[in-house]
Order: sequence, then C-alpha cells, then structure tokens
Amino acid sequence: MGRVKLKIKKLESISNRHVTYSKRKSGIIKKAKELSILCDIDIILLMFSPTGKPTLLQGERSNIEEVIAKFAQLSPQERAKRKMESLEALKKTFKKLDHDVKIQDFLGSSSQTMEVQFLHRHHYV
Amino acid sequence: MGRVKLKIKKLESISNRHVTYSKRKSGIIKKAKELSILCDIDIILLMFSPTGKPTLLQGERSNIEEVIAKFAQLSPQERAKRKMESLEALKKTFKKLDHDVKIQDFLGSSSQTMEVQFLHRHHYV
DNA sequence: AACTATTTATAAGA
DNA sequence: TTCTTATAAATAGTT
Repeated sequence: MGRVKLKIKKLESISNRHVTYSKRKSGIIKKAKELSILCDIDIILLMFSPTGKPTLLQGERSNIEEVIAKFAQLSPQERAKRKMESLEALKKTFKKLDHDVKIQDFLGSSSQTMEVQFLHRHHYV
Repeated sequence: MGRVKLKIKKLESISNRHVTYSKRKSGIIKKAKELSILCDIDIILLMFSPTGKPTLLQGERSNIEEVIAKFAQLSPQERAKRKMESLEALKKTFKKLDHDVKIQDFLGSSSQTMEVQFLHRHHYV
C-alpha cells in the first residue's frame, strides 16, 4: 500500500525495520480495535518492537484471564471436531507456561515499559 | 475501504457481524504475519468470533510462554520509567490468571475448536 | 464465494 | 519522528 509493492521478507535495514514497525503497528492496532467494535468480539494483540518493547491491545472485556478462561468453555460438539495438532500445540504452550514461569512472582517484583491500549468499545472512533 | 465509509460501531445485523468478522479476520491476520516477518518481531493475535470460536496467531518464536517470559526481562532503566497504570493493569490480569485458573488442568481435560496459525517467518508470502 | 467501487493503509520522500 | 502523496491493498455493498 505504498509507492511500490513490498516484498514480504525481513527488511534489511534496521532503521527501516523501526520505521516500518512504527507505521504498521498503528495500522494493526486500529484494525484490531475496529474489528472488536464492529463485530463485538474479544481480541488480544500483543507485539514486541524490534527493540523488545511490548505493546498490548486488549478489549474492555478481553483481559488475558478471561480469554484463557474461554478455552475452558466447551461443548460436546466442539470436542468432537477438535483438531488435535492445534490442541497439542496449545497444551504444550500452556503447560510450559504453568511449569516454568511464576507469573505472579515476576510481575510483583519487576516491570517493563509496557504500553497497554484499552479499547473503549462504546466510544466511536 | 469499501463502497461507503463505515461508522465504527457495533454492526446491527448479526449476519453482517459474521460476514464482516470473516473478512476482517483474514485481513488482520495477514497484517500480523507481514509485520512479524518484515520487522522480525514476536507477535500474538488472539480473537474470538461472534460465536466464540477462537483464532490464535503466533509466530515461530512467540509462543505464549516466551512472550510472558519477556516481561521478566528487565533493566534498571526500564524499571525507572515504567508506567504504573499500565503495570498495575497487567499485574492484575496476571494475578487473577494465576489465582483463578488452573491452566494445565483445563487444557489437559478439555478442548475447543481452536484454530492455530503458525507464522513461517522464513518463507516468503 | 466473487466482483468492483471506494476507502484506507502505507512506502518513499521531504 | 512527523507530514505529504502516489500507489497498493483492504473491504462494503452487491451479485
């Protein structure tokens, strides 16, 4: 969407990666907010800049614990058609999380320059 | 980006929400993949359809435990300039998660039709 | 699912 | 980083 068609591969220049990240980050955050509002859905978008600075976008209703809790809501129908590969990948991810990380501990004693964007679903853009 | 300029507010029609979700979901996933590849960054995008079906996009390197582990990486400089509101919001989120949810338990015994999209960062799009 | 008129995002340049 | 502008890309309404 610019002067030339861009090849989707890692940008060579570090400064170009920074500039592009900055521009596209704004774009994708806008898209996520719009999608959340238009369709009235929960969404979480978490990304790290090339220097490691995190940006989290979460809806009013979709904080991380709620999102994860949704995984627990199951129907027999949904179980029947579950895709094993996907489930296994997820299970592995969460299992490691549970085993290796003391969430409360490091959040209680540490910090990071963390950008949190809250959606205000009932305010028009 | 369509025949008319759309007001960003909850779409009235349920079927329209479904159609719009489907179209925009594809768009935002594409954007997330492109951003990850172009700028060589970690990203997680998790969203729920209007019927509750989750879609997770995560990069090769950015599974959830790694992403959360990044919060633990701190420097004194970063601590100094932390934003308290953001940190408090995060802390609250993760604290609840840690207290209320037995991640391994429900993932071990339950399932959900979960769509997991893996980025293949080294393959061009 | 496809089509296209339009809007929107953005690459390059200033 | 911020603004501008030419152009590519996404998508709203339609078929």
